[in-house]
Amino acid sequence: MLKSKAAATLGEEHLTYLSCNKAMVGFQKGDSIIKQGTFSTNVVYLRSGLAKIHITGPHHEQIVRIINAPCYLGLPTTIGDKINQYSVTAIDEVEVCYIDISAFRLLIREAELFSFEIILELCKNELESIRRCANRTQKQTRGNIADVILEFADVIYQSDSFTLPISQADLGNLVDTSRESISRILNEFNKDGILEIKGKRVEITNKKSLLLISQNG
Amino acid sequence: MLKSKAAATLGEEHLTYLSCNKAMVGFQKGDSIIKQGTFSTNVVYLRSGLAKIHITGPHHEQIVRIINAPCYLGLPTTIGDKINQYSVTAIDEVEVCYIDISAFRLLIREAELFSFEIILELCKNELESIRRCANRTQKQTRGNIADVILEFADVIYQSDSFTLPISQADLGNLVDTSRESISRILNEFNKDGILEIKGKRVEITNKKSLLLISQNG
DNA sequence: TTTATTTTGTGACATATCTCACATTTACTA
DNA sequence: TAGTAAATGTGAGATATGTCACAAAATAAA
Repeated sequence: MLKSKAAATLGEEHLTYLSCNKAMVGFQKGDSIIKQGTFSTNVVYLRSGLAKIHITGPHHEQIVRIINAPCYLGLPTTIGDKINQYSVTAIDEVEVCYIDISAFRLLIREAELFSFEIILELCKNELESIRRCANRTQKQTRGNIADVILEFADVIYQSDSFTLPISQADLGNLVDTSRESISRILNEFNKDGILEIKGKRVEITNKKSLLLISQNG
Repeated sequence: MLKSKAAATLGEEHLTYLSCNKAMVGFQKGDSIIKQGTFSTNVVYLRSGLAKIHITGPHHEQIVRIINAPCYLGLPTTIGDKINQYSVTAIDEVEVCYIDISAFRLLIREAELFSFEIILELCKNELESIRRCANRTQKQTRGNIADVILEFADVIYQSDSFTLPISQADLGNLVDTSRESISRILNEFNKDGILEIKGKRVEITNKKSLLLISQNG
């Protein structure tokens, strides 16, 4: 069983309690895991796979970030609000645990260490989202695209060659540019020998340059 | 005594413990409350006054948001990391409680309700920062400026006339534009009868328009 | 008050990027 | 395997803002 760091702190009793109050579900690419605006009655634990967090902004639906397992999802909404404040959609095959929210709260109340791990995860998320925002607004498109590529390579796939799991339109949405700019700049990187692109297959051939662009972009 | 929502849940014993492990400090405009890159040994509780959270981005120092009392500061860093991940600077006269971090952790461990309130605050912060980011990147300058003005009026000063606590340069930094654009657009709002500006004094004279600009900008 | 420093106003020009338009390729689906 | 839909490539022109350069106020310091 793929336990979360938080769940790993639980004693036997709490663990059985947890497994009695959760449901495992599988999702296909494109399936909605959490839908903004609906009531949330569960905390979601992403066991495996990739998903995108997106939120309806003033003008259009925006992808906030791509996340990969393992991690909790919808914590802020489920605990703070009653209504989901953002959507989460699978972009891969995904396995998920729905944990009943009152059960989750009980764990938070009764299990100190569990609760502390959750606090840690929330802290990390907040810092991360602040940093992301500062980066994205300061850099220009080229730098942001380099960032995303590097994130796929280093964080998500942990390999310098991988298959892009989303379309260029989505990439544009994620880094806040138009689809066309993504296309142009990706091809530019290709010509400059920084990436080698074949369809959705990407290989980083000059990581130093890519890092430079990410920093100075 | 100005208790936080979290502290309000504490029993007598824990409360005394808390007050034994904290120090009250006053700050003047411009004073640094938390400094990015330094070790953090305290959680900060902002009792009164205004402060700005800022972070060093890839190109320049960026103001992330303006915060007003009462709220906790530096929670994510203090709990998650050892090193402060952002700076906080007073932009007002400010009163602050430094709470020793190990004392704070003990409270989180021992006092369920306290810990839950902290989790709630963290959740709110994360959602807020996601929403902010999506807004800022989707709207254009006019809309973002309208947003900040509205935030000052509705959230911070709770009055439609107030004195801007920061310079136009800082405003620009906050909404990710140049100082010049702030100046131009503020004057435009003035001419259009949306704001009445005298020096740093601002009065919202046509809130409907301002709201429209905020939504459509 | 006088002087120095910070803040604000405003024009002219450069430019990164968006939009629109259409061609082309790739991926589904029946 | 054909036929349709989705995703990508690429040019040309429009545009919101940034940048630079000073002038004018406003504030702080002496």
